[in-house]
Amino acid sequence: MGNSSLQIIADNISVIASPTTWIEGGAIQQLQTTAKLPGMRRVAGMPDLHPGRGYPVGAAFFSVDRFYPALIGGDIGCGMRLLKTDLSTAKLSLDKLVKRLGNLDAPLIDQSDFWQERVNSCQMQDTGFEHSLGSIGGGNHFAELQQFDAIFDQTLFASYALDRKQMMLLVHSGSRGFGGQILRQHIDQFGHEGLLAESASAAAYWAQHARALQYAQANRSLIAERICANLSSAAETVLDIHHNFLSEISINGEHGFLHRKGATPADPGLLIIPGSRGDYSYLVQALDAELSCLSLFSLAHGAGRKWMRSECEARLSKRYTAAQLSRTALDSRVICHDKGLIFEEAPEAYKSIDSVIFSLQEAGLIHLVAKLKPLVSYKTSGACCV
DNA sequence: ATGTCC
Repeated sequence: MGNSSLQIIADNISVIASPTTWIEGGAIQQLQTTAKLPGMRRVAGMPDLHPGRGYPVGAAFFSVDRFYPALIGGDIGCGMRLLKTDLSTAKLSLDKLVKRLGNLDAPLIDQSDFWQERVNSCQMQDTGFEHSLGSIGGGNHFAELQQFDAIFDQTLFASYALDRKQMMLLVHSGSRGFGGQILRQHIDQFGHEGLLAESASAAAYWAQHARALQYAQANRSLIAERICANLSSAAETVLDIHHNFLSEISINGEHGFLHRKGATPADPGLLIIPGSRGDYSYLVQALDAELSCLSLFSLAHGAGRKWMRSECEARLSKRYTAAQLSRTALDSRVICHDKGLIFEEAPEAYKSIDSVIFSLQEAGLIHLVAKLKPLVSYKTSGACCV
């Protein structure tokens, strides 16, 4: 009964992390600050917890009477989409794969009549952000081709119709500028006070939030379609799951609002928790644990940052050139022609995914299905250098 | 994170 991965910080603050998982003090501080917001009942840090802009990332927050759009952040609907391609990993050339991937940065809507029709079919004209649909964005967003490295539960693996030799595609993106605009307009009007659940402004936020979730999912879908077209591959979607979103929930008979910011919902079915570009990704199932109330029915959404973006280049540029960082310890390729970003997203800047997965496992929150290894991680072909 | 804040 692994409760050494359950840290009780206060009676309403818990963190799921083994003693060996790196949790920055500033993140705990942000968790404590957030726990004091009016109506806040419970906050839970995941093992990938790290400091964010004002509020922590890798956490879930349960409030009553009111909710806080700022806790969801600007990238409303950010999440993971995993697909199985029809490409075999048996005899693959990474060079060829990189070449075939091509450039995914330009607005998809401008690529051809076909793509314009595909983008239009998402019915996002009214958002004013149609031109961002089908491109990945910046920060920690990526698209990654992966291959299975280990299967932990053959029966479950087979039950999801997965094939050990099939190349997988993981897309991590969100609502881009559209969600950012929603948050910005909200903050301009209401600041950080949150919205009373019954108010008209709360209803307006719910409508915008729902639209941003649709946009984010459409974006991941188009990115995947674009990549598969470049690779001449068919693809089948295995999962598409948001990790930044608001939902209504009752906990211990009390109705309220569950904010997830970088927290994967511990729902039934297959889930993916990816490591950094130089690390593995884990396919897992959530376990229906007694602890679920303390973890707010959530899991980690990735490895979690260890270093601030602003310190990465200074810490790494003495050890590595940008060109060296375009290969990883797992022999995968990194397509990131943005010198700042290639340092910011270096594997060294992230926690070890094994420590995150171990924490969730020891807390009894997950069951492992399989492990994937990166082949090609795509960030951006644009910008400069390398 | 971001057609990247003034």
